[in-house]
Amino acid sequence: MTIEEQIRRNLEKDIRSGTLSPGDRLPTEAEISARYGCARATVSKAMAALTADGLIERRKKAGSFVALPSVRTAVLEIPDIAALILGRGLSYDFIVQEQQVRPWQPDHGAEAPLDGGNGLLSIEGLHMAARAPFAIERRLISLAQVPDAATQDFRAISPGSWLLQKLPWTEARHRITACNASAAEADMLSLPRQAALLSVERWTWRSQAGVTFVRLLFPGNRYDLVSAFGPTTGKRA
Amino acid sequence: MTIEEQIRRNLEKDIRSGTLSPGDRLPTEAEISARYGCARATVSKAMAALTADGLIERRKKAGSFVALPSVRTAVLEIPDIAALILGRGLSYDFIVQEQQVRPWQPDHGAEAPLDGGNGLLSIEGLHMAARAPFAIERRLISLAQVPDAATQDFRAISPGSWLLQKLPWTEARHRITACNASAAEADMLSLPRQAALLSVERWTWRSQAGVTFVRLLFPGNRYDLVSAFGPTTGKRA
DNA sequence: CAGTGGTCTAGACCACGAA
DNA sequence: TCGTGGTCTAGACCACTGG
Repeated sequence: MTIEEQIRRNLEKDIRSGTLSPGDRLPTEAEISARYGCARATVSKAMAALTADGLIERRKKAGSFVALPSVRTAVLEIPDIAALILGRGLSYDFIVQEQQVRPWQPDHGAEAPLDGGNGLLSIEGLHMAARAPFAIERRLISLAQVPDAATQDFRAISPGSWLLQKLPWTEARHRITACNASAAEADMLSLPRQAALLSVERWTWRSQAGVTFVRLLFPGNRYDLVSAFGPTTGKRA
Repeated sequence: MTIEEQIRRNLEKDIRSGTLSPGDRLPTEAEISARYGCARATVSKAMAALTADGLIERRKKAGSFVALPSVRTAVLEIPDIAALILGRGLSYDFIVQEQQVRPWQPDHGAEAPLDGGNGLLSIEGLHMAARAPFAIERRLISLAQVPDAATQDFRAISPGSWLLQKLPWTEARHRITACNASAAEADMLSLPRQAALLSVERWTWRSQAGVTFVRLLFPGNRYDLVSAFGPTTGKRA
C-alpha cells in the first residue's frame, strides 16, 4: 500500500462513514504531510484523486472541504449487443430487414445532427439470441464520416459491432425511455400487443461530427441496465 | 495551459481522432519529457490521467499503449425528484399513501440485503409535479441504519430528499427496466391501462450495510434519462 | 538483464483569494 | 497580505516484466 493510497483511503473512510460531514474542513496539505512523514507532493496527489472523485472541494487560501453531493450519477455499462449475447453463451445473429441510402433529412437533427454530406445509410434489423428475437435496431450512419458503411455486409456483423471496431474512440449521448410496442414491433419481438419496451437511443460522434444515431428497442422485462456507482458532484466525466 | 495539460490533450487528440489506433505504442515518459523539455514527473501525471480515463494502458518494461475500448459506459445523472421538478419551475408535492413498519422479510434480499435488525419502514407514495402525478415510489428503509426515519413526517419532504441530506455519502446500484402499468398504477398516474412505465430500482448502502431500496415508476414517455459520456475500459468508477 | 513505469523527495515559484 | 493549493523540478530508488 503506497503512502498516497493510505492517505486517500483514510480520508475517504471518514467522509463516507459520516465522521466528516459535507462542508467540514480537512487538514492542510502541510499538516497531513507532517502527520504521515511524507512529502507534500504525495499528499497533493492523494487529495487530487479525491477531488477528481468528487469527494472534496478545494479552494486556495481557504483549504479543502468535504463536498456536498449534488447530483447522483450512475455509470451504466452499455455493452455491444453481440458481445452481450455471445457472453451469455447464446448464438447471435443480426437480421437486416431494410438497408438503403437516403438523403439527409432534419430527422433527429435537433439533438445531435449527423454529418449528412454524402447521404445517410439507413438500417433496420433484428438482433437474435439463440434464434429468438432479442432487440430491434434502427440506425442511421453518416456516409460522409464512414464511407465504407455503404458496401459493408451487415449480415456478417451487426452495425454496432462493425462501427465499434471501425471507429474505436467516439463519444455518445444516450436517452432511455419506455414505450408501448406498436403492432409491428410486437410481432417482430414475439411479444403481446402494447408490451412495454425499453428504448435506448444513442447519438454518436467523433471530433464534433455526428457519426451515427441508433434506437434500440428491448423487451422491457428481458433486458436490464444495471449500474454500480456512487454520488458525485459531477466533476469528472 | 499547464505543461501536463498540453501533453494530455495532444495525446488524447491523437487517440480520439484515430491518428493513434488501439494497440499502438506511445512514446516513453523519457522521450516525451525530452520533447517538451519538462521533468518526467510531469509527463507521468499526464499519462496517469489518461490511464484513469481509460484511454491508455501501461505495462512496465513494455510501455504505454492505446487502450482497446471494451465496454461503453454512460454516466446517467439520477437527480433527486423533488429537485428535478422544482428546477423545472413546477410545484412539487409528495403524497404518502402508505407508511408502516414491517419486520424484515427476504424480499429483495438477493440483490442487496437491507439491514433489517430493527425492522423496515415501508413507504408508498406519489411524486406530484404541478399537482399532477409524476412518479410512483415504493421504498423500504432500514430502521437499524436510519432510526430517525420512524418518526419523520414524509409529507413535508420526500423520503429520497430526506435520506439524501441525512446520509450524504452513500453508494447505490441501479436497475432500469420497462414494464406495463398495472390497473392500479395506471390509475395513480392517470395513464391508460397497460401504459409503458420506466422502472428505476435503486439499492443504497453505506459502509457495507444496506440502507434503503426504492422502486420508482415513471410514465415512460415523460421522463428521460439522459447521459453524456464516452467509451472507457471501465477503469475508473 | 535492463528498460519501463510507479512512487517518492525536498525543494521551489506562482496564482489565487480570504482576511 | 500571506496562507493555501497548483504546478514543476531534478533527482532517486524500486518493482515489475519483456526480451
